[in-house]
Amino acid sequence: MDERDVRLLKAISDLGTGSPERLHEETDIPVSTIHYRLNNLREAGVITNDLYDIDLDALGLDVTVVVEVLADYSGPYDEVGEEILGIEGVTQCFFTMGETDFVVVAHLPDSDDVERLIGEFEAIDEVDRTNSTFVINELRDAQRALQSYSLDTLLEKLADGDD
Amino acid sequence: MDERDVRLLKAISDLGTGSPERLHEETDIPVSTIHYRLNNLREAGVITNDLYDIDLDALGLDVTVVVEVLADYSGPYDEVGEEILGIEGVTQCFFTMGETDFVVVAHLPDSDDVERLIGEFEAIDEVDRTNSTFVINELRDAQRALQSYSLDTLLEKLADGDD
DNA sequence: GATGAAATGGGATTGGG
DNA sequence: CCCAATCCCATTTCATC
Repeated sequence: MDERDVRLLKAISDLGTGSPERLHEETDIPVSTIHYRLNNLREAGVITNDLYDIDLDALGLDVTVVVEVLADYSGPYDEVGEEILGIEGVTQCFFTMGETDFVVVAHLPDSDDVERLIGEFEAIDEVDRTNSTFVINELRDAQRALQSYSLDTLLEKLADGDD
Repeated sequence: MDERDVRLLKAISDLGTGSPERLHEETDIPVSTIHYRLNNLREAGVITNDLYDIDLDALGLDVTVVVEVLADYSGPYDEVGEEILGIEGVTQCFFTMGETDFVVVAHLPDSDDVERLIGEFEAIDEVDRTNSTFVINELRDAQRALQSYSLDTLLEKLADGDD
């Protein structure tokens, strides 16, 4: 895992494409080298399929934290939401009902980084309190959510015989 | 959104590929029809990019719930974990430290379905209690987590100048 | 190991029925 | 909606650095 690998994976995430040509445009890495690198990343288990799902564990973002955020906002919630989304490592953010205002999932490079994360949360004016939970094991990640449903259920719930 | 659309999206999720040919093998839908359908789904905003990220909201799985699960397990936690993963709609499952044992994120077709979900949780022997939170708005979903990081941070944290 | 050039073949894409 | 023709681009190979 060197600089070029990281650039490549970041470009895939940013562009939302796996096209070697487009990745070349973005990264200036020669097309044949992109092939070469991608093959290695596949063998290393970092990239898992045609859709370039990235295994964050294998990548090195192997610390996962769930953070409940309690905020006191006078304006619209999106403003606080925007600030939260600006924090590095925040991979998901839910605005929720009930006592907690936001539930956040973050993927971090190491446990030391949790400190930085929480610090950034608390630095937001509207944030009153946070409540962090370490994840011991991510039994299922969010990739391709439809897998959790049987075809029958999906058909029953989503198909309406018309487009 | 009819049966074929659903089959197609399910096949994409299951196979982890967007290749029209492989999707044809799986679904028996003619290759050119797959194109036709995929284009429509793109225009409808259900499919968003080359990597076939699916917008669950646009699809109709527009109810999101975060469930904390407290369990009392004598055996290994994976056994309870497996049972949880078997429940339809569970898109993420974290085994966590602290009071709560599992944090689950589920995407459901409607709010009525929450009842079914919670019921299935409580039907698991080892599950003592659940604590559900409705999501009002999913400010960021989990797709392509690297986007949340700047290139600089990723390079600093993950690149080690060597493969 | 990385990269450029060059060839190929497979499959994505499109237009017409 | 789908067949069949088209064409593009991903992929591979090989030589060179």
